[in-house]
Amino acid sequence: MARDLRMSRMLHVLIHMDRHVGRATSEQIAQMISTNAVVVRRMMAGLRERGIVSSEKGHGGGWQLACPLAEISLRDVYEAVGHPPLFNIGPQADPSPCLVEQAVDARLDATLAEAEARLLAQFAAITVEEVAQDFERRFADSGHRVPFPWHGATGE
Amino acid sequence: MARDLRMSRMLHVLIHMDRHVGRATSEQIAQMISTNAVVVRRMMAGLRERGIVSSEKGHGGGWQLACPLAEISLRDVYEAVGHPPLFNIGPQADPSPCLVEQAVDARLDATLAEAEARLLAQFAAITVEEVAQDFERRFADSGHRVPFPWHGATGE
DNA sequence: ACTCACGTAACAATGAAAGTTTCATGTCTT
DNA sequence: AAGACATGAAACTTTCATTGTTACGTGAGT
Repeated sequence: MARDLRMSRMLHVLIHMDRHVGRATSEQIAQMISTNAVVVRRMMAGLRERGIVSSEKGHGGGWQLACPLAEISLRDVYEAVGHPPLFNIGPQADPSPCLVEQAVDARLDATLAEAEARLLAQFAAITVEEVAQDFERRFADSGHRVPFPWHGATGE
Repeated sequence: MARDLRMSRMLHVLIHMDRHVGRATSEQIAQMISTNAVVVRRMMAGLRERGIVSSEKGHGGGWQLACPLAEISLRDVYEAVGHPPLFNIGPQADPSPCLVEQAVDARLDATLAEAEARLLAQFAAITVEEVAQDFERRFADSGHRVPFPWHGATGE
């Protein structure tokens, strides 16, 4: 696939759960983000381990937020979905005996590591609540049109 | 595959060409970086368009540096290999009608765009010559062992 | 002519994320 | 206790981008 969508999708889900649905089953969440319930469970498992959401089995079960959005940073979400590799470029993983390649890899790794640290710091400084407020601004500016028309579902 | 290796591999090649081989055929370069001659031509084509290297056909032909390493930045190389996507994470490409998703995507895109700009600025500030000097430091520190043992070739 | 080397198109292999199927386990309702 | 509902988890398939490979055309030198 193109790139790792988990972080983006999870943010989407967390805001919906806080602002609109409260509790939701994997199946319902899957429809929000146009995917499969099993994919949802895979992603949510990491969030549960970190206490961001909780799950309950059986009749009436499903997923629920376990803490306020203001206490969740984008970095928390990034880590929770398994901290996938940030970059699409870079040297190969295994080290080489060639000193030229070693020098190139070291420079590139150092530069990317610095960029990664800065980006993660940015993520740590943004809460999911802030993004939820971004959404509410968009909602207000749109004249309160239907805010989350997932799959053309008009009523439901 | 794991990630895009072109930038790393091209840096490797450029330094070898400047410091060790001068002119080289696609086949020879392919051996340096353990790949195929066609892959090399694909990568080098972008560099030629930007005047970083030149190629000559026929007997005695091959590739040659067209300017000093001090005048080539890592960003030049990045652009020359086709500016592949920097990040492995992010929202999906196509826009969504869901205002929540729009807000999430906008935040994420903005944050990544800022990180990308900073990283590219870093790349622009590093010349290939600097990396070549990194190599020479490593070479000196190693007590002048065989610096580029590609494929266990002892002599040749 | 013949060989060497790049230029290019077309196709196969590889690897990671996402999608899917299947079954087990736990929970609520009746 | 039986049945429906929902998560948990393993195994497999699909998809997509990069890389690897084959094949053929073109230009340059001997």
